[in-house]
This record gives sequence, C-alpha cells and structure tokens, in this order.
Amino acid sequence: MARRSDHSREQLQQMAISAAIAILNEHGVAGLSARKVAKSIGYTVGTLYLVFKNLDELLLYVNAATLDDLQRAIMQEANVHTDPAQILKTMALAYLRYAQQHSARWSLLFSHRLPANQPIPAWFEQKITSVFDGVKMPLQQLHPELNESALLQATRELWSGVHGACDLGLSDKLNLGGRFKLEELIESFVENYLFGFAKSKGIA
Amino acid sequence: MARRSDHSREQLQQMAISAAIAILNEHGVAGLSARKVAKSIGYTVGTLYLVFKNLDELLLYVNAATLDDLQRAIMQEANVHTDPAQILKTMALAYLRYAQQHSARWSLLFSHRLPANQPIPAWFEQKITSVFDGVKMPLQQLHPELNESALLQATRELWSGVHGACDLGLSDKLNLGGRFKLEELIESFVENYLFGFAKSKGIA
DNA sequence: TAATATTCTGAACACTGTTTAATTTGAATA
DNA sequence: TATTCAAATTAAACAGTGTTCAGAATATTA
Repeated sequence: MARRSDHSREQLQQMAISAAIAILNEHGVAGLSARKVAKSIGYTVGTLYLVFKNLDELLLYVNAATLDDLQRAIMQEANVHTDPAQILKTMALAYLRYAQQHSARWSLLFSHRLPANQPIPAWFEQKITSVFDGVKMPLQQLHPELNESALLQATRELWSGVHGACDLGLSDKLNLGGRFKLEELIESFVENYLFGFAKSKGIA
Repeated sequence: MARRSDHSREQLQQMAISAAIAILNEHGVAGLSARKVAKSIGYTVGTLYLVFKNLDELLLYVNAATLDDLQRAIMQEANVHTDPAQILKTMALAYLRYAQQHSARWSLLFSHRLPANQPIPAWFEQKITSVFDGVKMPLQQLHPELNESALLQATRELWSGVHGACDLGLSDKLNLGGRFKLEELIESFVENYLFGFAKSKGIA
C-alpha cells in the first residue's frame, strides 16, 4: 500500500466531504466545484476521482451527512415537551430553522438528483426512513391504536406539509405578503393536520 | 431599425423560450445550455445575450410559462365536480400529474434560484398568487365565513402539503416502500387537512 | 538494490456562461 | 444611386466546469 501522503482512502473521503460542506456553508451551492474541494484538502482533482466515482457520489455523501445533521437537529428539540402534538410542532420548527441556518446544504439535499436511472442507494434510503421514524414516534404516542401502515402514511402526509412549507417559504414562493410569519403557518398547519387526522379516523 | 433577420426582439425572446422548453422536455435540465438554445433557433450565443440579460433571465421566463401551464392544468380539472372538497382533491392530483408529465420543467420551476439578493420580480410573484387564487376559490366555497386573511393562510397550508408530497414523492424521498401510491397519499392528505381545518375553526 | 504496485499529478478534452471586437446588414441620407 | 450610419449578428476569446489518463513519484516487496 504505497502512498505519498499519509491519508488513507477513508480519510481522504472524509476530508473531501468536510471540505465540501465548508465550501457550501461559505459560498453556497454555486461556489462548489471538484477543483475547489481538491485544493481545499491539498490534493489535485484527479485524486478526488480516485476516491469517488464522480462528483455526484461526493454530493451523495455530503447529503448523507446533512441528513444525519438534520435528524440530530430535529430530535434534539423533541424531548423538551411531553405532549406529542407539542413535540411535533417543535420538530417542525426545528426543521425550518435547520433549513434557514444551513440553506445551501438543505437546498442541495433536496435539489440534487442522481444521474438518470441510477437509484438511491439502500443505505441512503435508510437514513431518510430514520428521519421519518423520529416523526413517527410522537405520532404513535398520539394515536397508539393505529397500525404500522396507517402510521407510516400519516407521518409522510404530515411531513410533506412541513417540508413543502419550508421549501416554498424559503424560496419566496408562498407569497404570504408579509401578513404571516412562516413559523406561524407551519405551527398552524401541524395543528390543523393533526386535528383532521384524528377526526377522520374517528378518534378524539 | 436595421435588422438582418426578420425577427424582432420579442419574437427572438419567444423563440428562445420555446426552444428552451423543448430542450427541457427532450433532454432534461442537465441538457439545457445557452449555446443549445441559440443553435436551436438558428442564432449564435451572443444574440441570446442581446435579448436576455443572462441565462437566469431566460430561465425566469421559462418558469413563468411553466407556471401558466401548471395553472391551466389545475384549473382545467376544477370544473368537473361541484363539491369543493372534491374539486380540491382533483386539483391536487392534477398538480401531481403535471409534475410527473413535465418533470424537467417542474423541477426547474422550483429548483432554480436567482442570483443572491436579486428578488423575484413582482409580475412573477403575481403569477404565483394567481395559482394560489385558483386553490383559494373552492376553499372559500367550502368555508364562506372565513375572512380573506384566514383563507389565504389555509390555501398556503393546504398547498404546501400537496407540493411537498409531490416534491418528496417524485424524488423518491418519501420512502413509501411500495405500500402506498402517491396519488392515494395526496388524496388522503387533502381529506385530512380539510377535516382538521374545518374542525379547528369550530365549523362543520 | 531491483522489481513491482500504488498514489498522485498535470495536462488534456469537451463542455459551460459571458463578454466584446469585428463584421455584416438594412435603412436613411446626400 | 452611392454613401453614411446605426443596429444586428457573429466569431473568438476568457475563465471556469466535470472527467479522464499517461506518466511521474513514492512506497512495498523480492
């Protein structure tokens, strides 16, 4: 295993991922390039392609790290309250705050598409499921009688709304006209959905 | 007003916009470039920059056209039913179908960001508001007692969910695991939200 | 030390958005 | 009609992009 520098492939990968995240935070998605990442870790572009199949693969790992981060940010605020509905509202606001404070990473996470016909790896899908599971828990606490299937669907419905509001809101496509704050809209949405979900299932 | 060809600036703009849309439909967002658009209308790149400030401006007009198209697609299906709730469900499914059938244009509409600090033009915001107004109408029919402000917010809440479900669903980030169809999830979401909205307002 | 395998670079390729000097062109003027 | 002049258009250039790969540099093995 001859190597010029003293960085293993794994180290090199991790260095590149960290460098990419730093560039994203400082210069946004448009400011990111393979050469800049390479330069930032003291290597040439070619080396990057020795460790990643292509730039899309690097971005996939960056997004995976963002997903971990995002989950941490959401779950951190989850234990502040005991009321499940209150927990879900707090998680939704944490989701929004993360998107606001890490706009470039958040934007990349949802705008990046793998080349056509290349499916999302199973380990990445698992990370997504894991985030949803964090949302599912308080929802289950709220409705213990629901089966796994109904719970899974309700989680997706609820979080689609939270995500959609963040996506449209942060790209100025909600046209609230300054009359409402995005935080209020999201809180109100969660309340309304939870209320309707309970009622339509004949609960509460 | 000497001109070499017989295309006015306005004609040139419209030709470029149409060409860009055609390229998007055929080769996706990644297949679009200034040179390809120029070549497609029989001109050189430089001419494009005589008519548009930059590529972002061209894409803005493309997105405006998509917004018009999208609204038409939604409103077209709106008059099939008389029940407002049914209308809203049909509109949501039309939104999904448009996103599926015009994935590149839909994707560009929501992923394209103008350069930093450059605000969305008022005429473009008006188009967004106009789409929301189409959703607002059946919602008002459903709840005539609501004031303009509450109606506006409910419209945004409802459509955030529809949009979020389409966005996540079509990029394989909902992880439904093949257990549910996206159409069913969206229909169920609209039902649940409408139910909860009515109940939380002390109506119905 | 010599042979071999791995790491890494530098240069190239085809592309991108954008700018601008030079040219072509049509129309107005003399 | 010939000349002038301004607008339309191009071609070429610039700096950047993702990606590849022959060859140089380095470490391990014999």
